Amino acid sequence: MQKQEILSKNQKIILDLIEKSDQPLKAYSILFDVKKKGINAPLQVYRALNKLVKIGKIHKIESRNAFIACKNSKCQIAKATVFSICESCEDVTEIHDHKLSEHLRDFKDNKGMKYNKYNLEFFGLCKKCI
Amino acid sequence: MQKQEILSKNQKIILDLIEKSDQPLKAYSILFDVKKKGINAPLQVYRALNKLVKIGKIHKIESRNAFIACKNSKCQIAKATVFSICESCEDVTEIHDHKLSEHLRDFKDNKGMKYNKYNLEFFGLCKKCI
DNA sequence: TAACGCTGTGTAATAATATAACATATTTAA
DNA sequence: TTAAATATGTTATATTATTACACAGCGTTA
Ligand SMILES: [Zn+2]
Ligand SMILES: [Zn+2]
Ligand SMILES: [Zn+2]
Ligand SMILES: [Zn+2]
Repeated sequence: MQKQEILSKNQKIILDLIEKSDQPLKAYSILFDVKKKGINAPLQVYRALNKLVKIGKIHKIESRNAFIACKNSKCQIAKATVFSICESCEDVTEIHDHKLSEHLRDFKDNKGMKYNKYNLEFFGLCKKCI
Repeated sequence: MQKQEILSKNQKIILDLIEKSDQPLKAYSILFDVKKKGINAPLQVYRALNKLVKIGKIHKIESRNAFIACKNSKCQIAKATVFSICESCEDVTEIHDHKLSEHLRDFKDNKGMKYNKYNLEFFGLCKKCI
């Protein structure tokens, strides 16, 4: 079982917005949208985003500087993420592939490094854009 | 065989600098270093960086907004990159693992997406930092 | 030769992304 | 009930990256 995190006011507002979008949102577009709810400054947004990433409610798409909700209620980890990104329409999908996860979890380099996290981004063209 | 790209003056200066560092460099730190060579503006740096990424001479570490030289003279592709990143000392190493590459190359999602590129970043603690 | 496309350069201005620093409030735990 | 941890609000600033414009050099080709 996962620890049930209790979210603060700002965290709830921002998570709510991100969950309503099925595509990644950028910090300043979030800021624009939550101004009507009384969140006025970038830092308020970034603080909430950082927390939400930390507890696995959202993920950051590093190559896009954007944030997407995690749909996988079971895992709730920010530690092992895989995304596919369409370079034409910018559609992003989180991938949960058991075999791939196993492979990545078990990966060992030859330098004795201890991993606790990874992020994998696939780029290409989605079915609509081919 | 790879096409031998002929680099321009600015591209050479900046590749040279990045190749001399075994760790990723940030764009504005590069800018600072190449001012003595007559490169004065961010855009001159970013233009060279973009080209060097495109031809596979360097890679961008997305989670760090930094650029590292590709040591793998044989591949010279910007299309399949794997890095390990120490979250304590920020040491970055490019990983070339045949089995992992195969696995990633062959990965198919269930949405019919056609991939032409991926980037994988492992995070953890290196031997020195454990 | 002249016209064109392509790539690169130089410069100024600005956009987009993210954090530092400070003061205060609220919740949690010893 | 005091202390620690977490969250808030605000201002200012740092960092990362692009737009827009003018022009130079090179190879193709009409
Ligand atoms: Zn997820
Ligand atoms: Zn698409
Ligand atoms: Zn490489
Ligand atoms: Zn380290």
